[in-house]
Amino acid sequence: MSEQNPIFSITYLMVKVARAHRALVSNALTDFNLHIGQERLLMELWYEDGLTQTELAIRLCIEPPTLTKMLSRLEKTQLLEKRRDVSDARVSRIYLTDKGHSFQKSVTKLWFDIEATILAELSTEERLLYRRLLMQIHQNLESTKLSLK
Amino acid sequence: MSEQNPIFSITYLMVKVARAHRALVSNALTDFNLHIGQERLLMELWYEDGLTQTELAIRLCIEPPTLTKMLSRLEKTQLLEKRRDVSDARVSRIYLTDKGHSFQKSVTKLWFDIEATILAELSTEERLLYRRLLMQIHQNLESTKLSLK
DNA sequence: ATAGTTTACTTAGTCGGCTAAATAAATTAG
DNA sequence: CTAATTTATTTAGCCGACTAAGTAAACTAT
Repeated sequence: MSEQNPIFSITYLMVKVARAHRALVSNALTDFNLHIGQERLLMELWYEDGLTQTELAIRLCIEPPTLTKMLSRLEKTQLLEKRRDVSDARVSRIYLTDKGHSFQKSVTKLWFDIEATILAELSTEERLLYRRLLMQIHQNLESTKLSLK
Repeated sequence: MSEQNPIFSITYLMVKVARAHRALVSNALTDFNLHIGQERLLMELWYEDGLTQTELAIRLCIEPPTLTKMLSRLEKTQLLEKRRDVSDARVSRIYLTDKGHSFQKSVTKLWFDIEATILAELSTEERLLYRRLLMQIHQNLESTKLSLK
């Protein structure tokens, strides 16, 4: 009975968990004057600096116009800067400023602290299992995305 | 090594999965002229009609101002209507219109079709396990939310 | 060599999401 | 019984997210 109701479905629960996690991160990021979503952009640049906007949008799974806005705001707060690519004037590459680099340690710690909190009481096996399930679901999502093109 | 990098963390993967799911639902909802997020609001009303805004906001885990905007848009497209509570003039209750009710079957089918797609290749045991893990994580999130108050 | 096409990004406008502050009705306290 | 407080919702303003449409640079093909 309750299984046929969408509000008791697995994906509805998944959405609720994602939303609650998002709210927790969002709240914690206020200490850094960062807005939710910006931390993911920074994380990608901490991993690889100087990406083009197209590459960044692909890695973040966001559309180019979304990135344009985010970048202009992060540029205004001096966390990063745009530079035209030398060999292709259409391309702009994104580089972290010193300020942008300086947040890496503390924001990374924050991220893993929250991860530890919400995965508390899950055993090592359960965490591995959770990751494996997420990876399978992610693959299904990617392949259906391609099949819809 | 890679484990200390946030972009390879479990929660980063979780966020990516949630985002991909959201994009899939969002795309499918365009057939109904519905915007992502509105389907959850409708689902709650299909389950229980005539809720107050406060109660709806709690069930959706959104803030009252967010709900106000969503409601005024859904009211404009005639999917629901607001009525003042008879015993308390501060309270407004939300009721589905016939049009609002009429979407239930097709949107529910859509929701479960997408769920089936993304959970494809997961066995029954794995689905149960995934639900159990999500419930544990959700409980952790709820309790940390309370402890932060 | 130039016209047409593709690629990279931006602009405009909409919606869900949030916080801070305002409004208005109900409740409580002195 | 009135003043202070609490509760329910709205308004204003910001940000992430999207689509549609625009601009500009590079590439391709005749």
